[in-house]
Amino acid sequence: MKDLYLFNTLGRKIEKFTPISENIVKIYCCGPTVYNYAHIGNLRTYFFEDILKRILIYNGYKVYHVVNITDVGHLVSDADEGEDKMEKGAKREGKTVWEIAEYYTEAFKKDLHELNILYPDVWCKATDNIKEQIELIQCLEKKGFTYITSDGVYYDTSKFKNYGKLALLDIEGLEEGKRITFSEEKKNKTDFALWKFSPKNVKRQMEWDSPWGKGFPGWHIECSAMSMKYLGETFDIHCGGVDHIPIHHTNEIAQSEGCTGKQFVRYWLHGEFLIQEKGKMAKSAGEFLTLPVLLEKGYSGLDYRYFMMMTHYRKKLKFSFKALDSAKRGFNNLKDEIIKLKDSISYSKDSNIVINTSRLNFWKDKFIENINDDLNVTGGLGVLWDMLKDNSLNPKEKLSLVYDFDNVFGLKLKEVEREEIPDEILKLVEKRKAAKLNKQWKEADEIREEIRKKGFELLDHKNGETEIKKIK
RNA sequence: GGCGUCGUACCCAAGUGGCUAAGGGAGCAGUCUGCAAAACUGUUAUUCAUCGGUUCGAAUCCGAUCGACGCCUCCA
Repeated sequence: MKDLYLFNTLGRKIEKFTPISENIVKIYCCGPTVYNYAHIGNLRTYFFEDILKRILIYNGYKVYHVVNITDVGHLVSDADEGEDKMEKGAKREGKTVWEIAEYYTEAFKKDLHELNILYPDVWCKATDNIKEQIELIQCLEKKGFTYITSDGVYYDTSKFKNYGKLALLDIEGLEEGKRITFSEEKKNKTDFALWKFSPKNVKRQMEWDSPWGKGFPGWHIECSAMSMKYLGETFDIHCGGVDHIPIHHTNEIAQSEGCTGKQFVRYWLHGEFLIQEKGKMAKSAGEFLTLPVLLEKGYSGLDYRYFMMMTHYRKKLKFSFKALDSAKRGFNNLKDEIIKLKDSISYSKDSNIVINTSRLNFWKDKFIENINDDLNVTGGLGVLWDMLKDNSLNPKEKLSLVYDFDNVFGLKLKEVEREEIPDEILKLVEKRKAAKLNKQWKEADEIREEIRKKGFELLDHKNGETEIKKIK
């Protein structure tokens, strides 16, 4: 087994990866809040996690992967009178919060499917694990980390040693309430709610009984409770978007380690944002691009996947249609290349082309060297293209490497096939052939144009044969 | 105000102390062709935001400047 190196946010350096148990890697990834569609920026994070998972598998590990579904609405702010994203979404669409959660969960799973992202072993919903969350809060209460205010149970962050070590927080420098006013009852500016009381006189659609009164769990407790429930008190990898570093993950550490007294997570990995001209793509800003919109515009999920492979997960990626088009072009060229390889193997009279293992290993080593260096798929993609241009390899060898690398890329390269040409088009091709033989160039060109309008392109080759390709 | 990140060709980008600065897209030239497209061949950064410093040697390390961005509110 080759060494795998990952950038650990905890400590901010690249470290050699070693799992707790020899062959199984336990991963928890923060999932979506299902009050709306995921936008293409959200999806970039799940793509990065998919690449991580595929690289672990490529390296011979078994992966046990848990993703949560946040179906409890989190308040817009502490001071807010109780409207939350889920309830807001429900109101907007005239449905119950439960229906909203169900609908957007399915939409999310569909997006992942389009992107060929492997599903986790466990999907866990916050609302299915209220009991575990309450128990965790009780544990923290017993150990003296909590206090109660008029609106909820809070975590006293001054009681937790090294609070903020993940984010390198300079607590003194934080400007509390820079953009929003906070509860005055909080003891420290970094304190956060573990349990929120239902507002008086307001009937929430989602609320539960607890030892502290009717209400709902705080913003961060679900991830601590569920990750430990499914993966144990200490597990290997926890991932999410970079925005989670300073608050969400910082608080998860405080909650979990406060209760167990043990290290919560060994490797923290964070994916950078997809940005657009003006900055990050944000759901709260209203306008955002979703995968279904890209599909409508004629891009496939895999086109977008290839686009995301153009850069490293820890770098911001600027989205533009121009960039997406060039990725799509590149991806199409790659698929054409594969079709040519398949053709040349099936047309070859020599049915026993030998695969030379040492040549294969040369390229496999190059590939793994890239991807094992903190998930450098972009470099891996470069290796793929270089390999395809290596004339010392025969088509069988190339194709076997393509399939091998695709275990990491996830571009479904094995399924790439030449499109079926409809009879209607074949007839036109015959007609044009006849015209060409009679040197009726004008007519031949007209037929070619007609075929083009029907979505197919004709390419006349030197040997007199005509290739028909679907226009992508 | 504090903290953090980034700046490599026309675009997307790999490379983070030492062979000719990967790869993809796009462009250009040639071969081929009834024409076109495709294909093939060649080609497009003496230079890595700028200016200094460290070093035998820097895109890579250090400092300053300029520019872009993220976080300090829930957020991928």
